[in-house]
Amino acid sequence: MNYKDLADAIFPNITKTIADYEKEYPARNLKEGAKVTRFAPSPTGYMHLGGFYQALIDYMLAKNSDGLFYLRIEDTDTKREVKEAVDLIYDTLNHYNIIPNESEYNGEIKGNYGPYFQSERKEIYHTFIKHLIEIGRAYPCFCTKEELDELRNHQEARKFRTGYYGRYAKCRLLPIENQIEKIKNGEEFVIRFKSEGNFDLKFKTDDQVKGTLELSQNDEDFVIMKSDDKLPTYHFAHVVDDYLMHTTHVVRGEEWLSSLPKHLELFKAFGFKTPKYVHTPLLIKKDGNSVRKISKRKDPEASMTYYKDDGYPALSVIEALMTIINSNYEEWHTANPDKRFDEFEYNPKKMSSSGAFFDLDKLDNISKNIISKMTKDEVFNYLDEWTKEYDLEFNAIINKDVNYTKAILNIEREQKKPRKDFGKWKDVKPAIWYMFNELFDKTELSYEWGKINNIDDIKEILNTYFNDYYDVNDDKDTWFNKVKELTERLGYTTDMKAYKENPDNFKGSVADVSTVIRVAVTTKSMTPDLYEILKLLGKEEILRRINRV
RNA sequence: GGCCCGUUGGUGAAGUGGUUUAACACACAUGCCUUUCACGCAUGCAUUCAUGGGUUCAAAUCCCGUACGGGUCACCA
Repeated sequence: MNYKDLADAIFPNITKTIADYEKEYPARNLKEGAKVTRFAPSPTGYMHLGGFYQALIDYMLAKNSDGLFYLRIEDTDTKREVKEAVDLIYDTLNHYNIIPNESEYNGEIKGNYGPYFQSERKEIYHTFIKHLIEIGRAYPCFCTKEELDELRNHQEARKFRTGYYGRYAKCRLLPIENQIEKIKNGEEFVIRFKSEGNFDLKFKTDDQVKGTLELSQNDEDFVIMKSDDKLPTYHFAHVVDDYLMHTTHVVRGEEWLSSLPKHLELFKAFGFKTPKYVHTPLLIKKDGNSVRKISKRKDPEASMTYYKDDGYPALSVIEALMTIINSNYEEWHTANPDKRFDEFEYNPKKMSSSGAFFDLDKLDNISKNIISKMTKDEVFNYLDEWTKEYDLEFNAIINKDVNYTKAILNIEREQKKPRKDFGKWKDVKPAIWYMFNELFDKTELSYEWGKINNIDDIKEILNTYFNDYYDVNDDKDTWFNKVKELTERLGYTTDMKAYKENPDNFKGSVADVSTVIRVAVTTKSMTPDLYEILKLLGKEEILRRINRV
């Protein structure tokens, strides 16, 4: 009885060899230096900001080098799997236009290196495991959960390092005959890797972000195949898939750093070349006095749906992430305003190696700049799209008279220094609702009067202004001159300097008079340009609103 | 607890031995501009790079210790 017999007893139906798969998935035909990356989420029903951030890095690495990036669904944990999770992953990538070159969705396969679902690659993994057993580098383990718990307790009590290694790895000592017999008897087992490492020995390895690392060798006989569904663990699937799919750069969170020695030993046992690793810092968040990993339970902004729900343009989120990914992105962007974000050359070495805060203030600022540069048509289209999904009532209103809506959106837009008042589509309605009669009439109005808040003064200003001065056809200068005339006639001042120096000497200023008109028409003391608003509203509607006051 | 990683302002950070009296951006504050708000402009905001020691003519930058924070120690990824 030898390892070969053991391998056949465990995998009687596996007849393919590693060489067969190597033939099936030959080296990719890409130009020198092209990077192959992958986004490999596990479908647990949630698209985390941290996951998307890694996908972005994958995308950038591939794009920068004329390589490619693919999507691989790591669904080896059947217990945690959520059905709609894959849809969510696709929807998110589509929304941000981060489209994998290879993927598999609804049975449709794009690319020649699939399947792209790990659950569909079982036979491949078994072939590779069989090989490991044949060369004596893997073995079945029959330890029960209870035995393992006991082992851990024993180790903890003695303050030993926990784990299945060295003299604690008792199943590796089992004679092959016994192993085969137990398997024939149908006993439950997992397959463990047989480590040859020594924990007391250190080795050096390079990480693209962290630089040179000094780590202890792995000496754990970790599980590579689970007992119930015979699916591989992450450690094993990672090595096999990234080998066969010819991944050149593995981008993943730094929580993986501690299992790197396992992966490296596995690559070595197979004699495969290891990919380069890009271990990215965690996205963290300040919580009171402490700092912690951004969490999907506590932080709504950890979910990618948060940004879509609030209506942040996709590019805003991407650029905010880019500033974290490489902080020189912003500088580059101001120097190259016309270039697409993916023309930027991402450099893992320039990435901060400590955890990064994703700053929502920064996102807002970036987003306001992006929206301010859009044309009225672009703004309208985005708003139309967003309201269609999140505010149907408002969607109907803005579509009633598209040109009118666009005119509103165009106030102080399409000029050298446009307004920057929307960071997200959700901000639009609260900012311009009063421009729509439907909304104005059904809203309970509260007028934000300023310095002039006496009803008689207000009436005097409004009546005089609209009876004697206002004309829709006036141009802006004429319009404002009339406001000034009105101001002087009623005993207020147009001398803003003098007024500011000593406001108590005056009844009010042209600013206060303007405020009365502004508030009477919109109820708000802060609005965009009043001249434009009046013009858009039209005389009839203005008078109707004045009468309501 | 073991092992690993990290620590520059409110935030993202630049910086890898000497034009650093620490860049740039966000946030914040003040002022200017201005019919409001926003925009724009100007100014301010770390005398100091967690901390102690060492190397050096010279350290945020190199070395050692300490503290603090994080990650990881599953048949989860």
